[in-house]
Amino acid sequence: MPELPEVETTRRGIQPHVQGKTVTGVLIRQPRLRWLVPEELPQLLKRRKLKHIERRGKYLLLHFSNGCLLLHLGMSGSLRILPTSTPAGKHDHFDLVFGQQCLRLHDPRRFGAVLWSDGCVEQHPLLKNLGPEPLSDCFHGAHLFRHSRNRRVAVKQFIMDSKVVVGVGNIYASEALFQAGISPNRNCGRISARRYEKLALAIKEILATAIECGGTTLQDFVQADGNPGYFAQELQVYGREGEPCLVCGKAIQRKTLGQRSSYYCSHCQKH
DNA sequence: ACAGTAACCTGTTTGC
DNA sequence: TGCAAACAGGTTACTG
Repeated sequence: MPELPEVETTRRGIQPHVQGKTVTGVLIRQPRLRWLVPEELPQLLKRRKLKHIERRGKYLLLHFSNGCLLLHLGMSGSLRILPTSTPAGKHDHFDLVFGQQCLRLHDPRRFGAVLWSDGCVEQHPLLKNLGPEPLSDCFHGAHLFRHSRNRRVAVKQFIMDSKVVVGVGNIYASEALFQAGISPNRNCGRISARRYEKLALAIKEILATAIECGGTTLQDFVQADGNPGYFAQELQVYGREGEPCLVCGKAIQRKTLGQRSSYYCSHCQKH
């Protein structure tokens, strides 16, 4: 589910409700997520004030005076602000309680993560090798060009590699390649600097627009208030196999690349 | 260093 | 209707 726009939408949705608030309780109903949820979290967090929430790639970093709570939503996770009295459903695995309100993690597939980092969170093993933020100034075409030399994977897999750039998942990778007119299957090491410039701009534009729309809801993504995101209606190729290209009318193709479905228009996207 | 695959889970859709 | 297979937004860990 959540790529960068969905995680950023979540951050913006929850931050006003919990920033500056003090944790009154921590509930771990299911510790077996992608990694085991640390059982000492209640002792670590109780009576601590949440300073602020930062996003790094698809990770949410909840900063406290004694360290940082790291959250990841995996494929099917979502976070909501709910009255603490709301009965927990089957897949509601974790609650951070702030008095009458709580932050609740719902994640049917349990690919998400809840971890603790004391010390410098940027040096955490899961964060320290991440590439630049796509919406920052240090992400540009020259960066993609430089990192793609001497590599030969398909460009779609290349831009989904979090060591290259963070936050570009399966939906927005297809969308950005369509907008840039590049075939997803194209060898990343053989793409010109000029085309990478266009691709970097497409990535920035699509992610920014998706954030404005509150993310993409395909099945179960919800914002912190329970509403869906509305970028799904903007999708040009993702999930549209067999339907006409909105630019040229040719049928959208689907092809599996690196175990993931890629959608593209073979007329508009050049090899 | 790079590329490819399996693995972690559950739920829904598709096909026979 | 029933059951199995395919598929789903992510990422690490392992192999060669």
